[in-house]
Amino acid sequence: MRLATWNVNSIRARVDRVVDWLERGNVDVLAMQETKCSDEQFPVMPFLAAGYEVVHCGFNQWNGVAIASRVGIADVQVGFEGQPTWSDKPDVEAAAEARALGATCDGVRVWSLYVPNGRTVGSPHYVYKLEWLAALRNAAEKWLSEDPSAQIALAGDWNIAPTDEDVWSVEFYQGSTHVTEPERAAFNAIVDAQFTDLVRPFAPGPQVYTYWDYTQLRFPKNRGMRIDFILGSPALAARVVHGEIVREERKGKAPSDHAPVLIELA
DNA sequence: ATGCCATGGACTCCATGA
Repeated sequence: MRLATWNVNSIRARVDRVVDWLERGNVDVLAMQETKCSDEQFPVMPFLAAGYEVVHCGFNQWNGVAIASRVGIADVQVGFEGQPTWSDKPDVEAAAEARALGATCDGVRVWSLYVPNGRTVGSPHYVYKLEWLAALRNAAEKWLSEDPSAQIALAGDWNIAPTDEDVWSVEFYQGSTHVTEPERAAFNAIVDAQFTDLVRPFAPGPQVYTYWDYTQLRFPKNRGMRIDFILGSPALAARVVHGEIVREERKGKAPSDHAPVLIELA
């Protein structure tokens, strides 16, 4: 089975590219982030025509997560236990955002995750990001304790560069989110809970990234960040025979600013 | 070569992204 994650930066703007890659890449399951649409607006037909079922969680133009699969989708879960809520506006009650969607695809528990950005260090959104990651760790730890043999994939845009090697310039990101010690600690706490980076052994650094800003020729100059990961439980990690950051998909006409990240299971 | 912000939605600009 080939399983991937991809921050698509609007599925409506990119559905043809995404479905085309699913077919060319022989991808069985894709976790998507930043679909930027409501459930009603999600373009399901191109996926169905290509043989993929899709489940989606999106409320408006912000966030949005989905899972497409051609090997079945069961036990769909919107959000995880204890997922923190958020509201920007005093007149709008805080609610869980469209940032986490779980489903079982051919025996693998797949989570499509879009970790909050954090905006600026110390801001309410940054605090929310850390709380969100802590709650995810607690939920994931519980899933694994309930079934140590579970094959669980935590796949998505983590909005964290775990080490200095994962950004094109430490100086450039000094004082920014994505690289701070608390964010890295929150990420490593999930790794410590036995969810390991399944792709890194096949895509060693330095200068290996999954995201490049649209501006300043960042992609041609390979000035990016490694922030998209598939973390896997021990039983899933044992099945991995290949991993890859599909840099080709950041090229060409109207790409997402993220590349897909892919694993192959025996 | 891979090429110099994109997206969606409210409103002729703005929030968001990282």
